[in-house]
Amino acid sequence: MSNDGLAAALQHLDHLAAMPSASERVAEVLRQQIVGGAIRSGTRLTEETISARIGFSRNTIREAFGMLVAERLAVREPHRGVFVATPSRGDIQDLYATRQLIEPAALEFGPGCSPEAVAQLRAIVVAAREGRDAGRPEAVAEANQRFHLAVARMGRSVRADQLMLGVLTEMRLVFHLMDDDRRFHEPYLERNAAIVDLLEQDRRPEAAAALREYLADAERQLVEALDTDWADRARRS
Amino acid sequence: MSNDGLAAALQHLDHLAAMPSASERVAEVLRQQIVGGAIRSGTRLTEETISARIGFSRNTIREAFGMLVAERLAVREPHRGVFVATPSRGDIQDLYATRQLIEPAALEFGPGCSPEAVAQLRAIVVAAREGRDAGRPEAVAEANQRFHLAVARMGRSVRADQLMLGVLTEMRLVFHLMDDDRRFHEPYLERNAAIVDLLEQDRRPEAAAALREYLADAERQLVEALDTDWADRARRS
DNA sequence: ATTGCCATATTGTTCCACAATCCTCTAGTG
DNA sequence: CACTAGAGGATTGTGGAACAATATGGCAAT
Repeated sequence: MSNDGLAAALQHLDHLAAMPSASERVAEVLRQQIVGGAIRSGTRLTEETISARIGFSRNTIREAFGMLVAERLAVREPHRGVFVATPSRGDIQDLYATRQLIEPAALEFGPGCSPEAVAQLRAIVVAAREGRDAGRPEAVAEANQRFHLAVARMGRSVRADQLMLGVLTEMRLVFHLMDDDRRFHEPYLERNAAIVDLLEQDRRPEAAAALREYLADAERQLVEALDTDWADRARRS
Repeated sequence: MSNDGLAAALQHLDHLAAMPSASERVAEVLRQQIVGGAIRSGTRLTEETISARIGFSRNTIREAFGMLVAERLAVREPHRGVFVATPSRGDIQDLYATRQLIEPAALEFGPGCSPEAVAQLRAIVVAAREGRDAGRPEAVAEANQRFHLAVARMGRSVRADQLMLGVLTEMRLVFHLMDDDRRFHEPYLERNAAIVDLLEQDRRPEAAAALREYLADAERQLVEALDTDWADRARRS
């Protein structure tokens, strides 16, 4: 207790040296494959197969599966296995209900809505525009995710942040369900910009209201797009 | 596809027959002991000890530990073990930041704020008053938890609900930190009642504002109480 | 087409082993 | 006396094998 400073410094080194456990590394690999689209929704993840493929024991794989299930990226069906989650319409509605609850509240009442935070939002919008003009829709999507995460962070609650991170990660799964997910975010770029405009004028309630409409429109468009996709798929089979 | 009704009914039976896995049962036992105060904050949970005590293998215990850690009821220190969480001041502030973000938003904008939902809140307040008048502060605390969970449910988001359930569970850990946690909730009972009054008059913005003040006061009182507790404990040692 | 049954595969769980890491205690050193 | 170094013991992290419980799919019988 004599010198907290040294302890803090060592803690820092600790953090640098912190090697994630095997199960966390396995979970991270699978996570990337899932949200990156390399493993499609509905795919069965067999313990032995994964174990053989990436060289960790079944025990470790099971632990990793547990994490993915806890994050809702996968679903466990008892005695059947774990499958990459396929978000249902209900899931999408719930995801947007969560966002409707948290994001506008963070905008309007979040204690972290500082000028620096607004400037960061502005920077993200600028980056998104560059991505759009450069013909890189992936950059636009990524910027959009960063934007909404930054909005949530204005609530200054790590627990809510974590929830929002999980929600936005699940959203990536949703986008992979669509036949054409590349240009989905483009129309919303300028609406993000409008929200930043309002924030720069300290009109937080209006910004929150704009975000609420934004989210409702996005949900509508997403559900409609997926309905036609689902109809197509049903017709094909 | 000929009869969804039957399928739904079978799904229901499935659910009734669903026996939780061993690790979930172990986690549930430990959860109850922790939030009930039988295992105090900071206690080390040794894999072998627990394994021997409740008769499941170390592997299963480890899985259960993972769940508790994911719920923040326990903390894992690599190569040292898992310990029952002891919420810090930062944790308390974060818990209340989360509540400030979600609960008032659910009150003001939640699509689940139906007359029935308000009536349920009213019933909870009545039950809390009975508990208070019967000299059962535990009943008051439990009703208070139910109240705020019901508020959150107005957001109609199972993901946010789950977060709030976790937050309220963590709050129980916080209360166990106090020397006197029995009568903490009593002063807030009538403020809950006032919020229900406003809701019954469809004055949702005012109800949300009242809840925001409520939460800020509760946080202040809690941090102060714990500060003196911490000071006492430091002085004693 | 539906039912009943059996073979097979996968999961859920246990048990054991062992390396890696942390804690404690002792002995030595200045 | 304070402090460092290191040995010893305990616990976790991970691997691997085994087995029971359960789901799947095919085949036969009605």
